[in-house]
Amino acid sequence: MGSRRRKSTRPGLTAESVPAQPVFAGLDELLGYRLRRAQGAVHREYLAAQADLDPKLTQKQTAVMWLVQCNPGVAQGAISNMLGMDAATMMELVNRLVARGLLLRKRSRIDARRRELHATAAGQHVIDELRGRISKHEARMRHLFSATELHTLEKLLQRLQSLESRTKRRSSG
Amino acid sequence: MGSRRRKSTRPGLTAESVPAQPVFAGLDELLGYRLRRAQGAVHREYLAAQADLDPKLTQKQTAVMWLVQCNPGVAQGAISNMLGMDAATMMELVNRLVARGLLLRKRSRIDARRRELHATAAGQHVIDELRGRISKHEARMRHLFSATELHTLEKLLQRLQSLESRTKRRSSG
DNA sequence: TATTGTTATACTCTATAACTATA
DNA sequence: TATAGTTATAGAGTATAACAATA
Repeated sequence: MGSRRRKSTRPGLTAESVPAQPVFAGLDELLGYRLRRAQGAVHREYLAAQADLDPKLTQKQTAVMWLVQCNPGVAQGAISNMLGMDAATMMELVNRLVARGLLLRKRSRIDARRRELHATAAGQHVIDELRGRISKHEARMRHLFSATELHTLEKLLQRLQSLESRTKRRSSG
Repeated sequence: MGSRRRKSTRPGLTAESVPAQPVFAGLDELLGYRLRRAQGAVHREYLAAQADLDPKLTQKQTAVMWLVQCNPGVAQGAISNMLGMDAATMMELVNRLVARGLLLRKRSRIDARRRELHATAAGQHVIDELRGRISKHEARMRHLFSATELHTLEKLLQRLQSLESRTKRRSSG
């Protein structure tokens, strides 16, 4: 970046040892690629923000815990609908959170097909602690943009998500 | 969507059978959440665009095949650097592509530590076929935006990705 | 000693199909 | 019959640590 020299001066590498400086050849101009890289970077930043916590949660696990805490007794299927997840994927995820003692699964007394989800005391504690981390994490991202840019970004991301809502089922969130 | 009625009229559900209409409670205002949902939607759209193809590739596998095709003999480590991937993750991914007969791994004659990656004939064919799908997939996304919005979106995604470049190593793409 | 790649291990996410229980 | 959840199975991405081969 910025050097005008033509001669290759990378340490340990002679000109003949490398076919050429590898190129992206347009890959980095694809929206899908850019989006994936951004998402990866943000997720890693999110995980790093919890480095010192013991029960760490991924973005997805956090979303589930968040929704259960705000909707105690919510049906498992309602969560997977809200988050656009497959029922089997949701099952796996909840199984892990139950195994870790963060969630409880109870049979509904009104409709026995349903499983109500509740956060355990430990689960409550985790999500409460996480809220602070999330605030700071969000702030770090938001500081990269002006208010106008932020508004635009949110609008555009929502529009990208709508790609899916067209061919598949409706899910507002 | 659009109904002004207050009475719950959802089929099969009485008012008492549901604690309340589940709410996002701010989750859907988080940038991290919006980004993840957008990325998931776009990736599913990408996979759907290959539904009729036999060797299907994920976004990540596509990125690797793309780079190898454009940089024949590129070192495995160079690819993982360009894509911001862990070496072990890259190893796994390449193993699968080799097993599927799409990539070849050859020891470099110049530096025996290196493994040069080459696309097989089958691999060439797959990525050639995929380019058309990618073009259409990209077009479907780009049609959601104006030229100005597109430019902004790309800029903002790149800025989000830079969150990572700060704490970790530099990777231009 | 530093670099490149490899293996083992562990956890997570995604999805399809077939299935059970209940309404 | 339709809905909610479950299980088995398969494939894929992520990362850490320990290690081998080579420079």
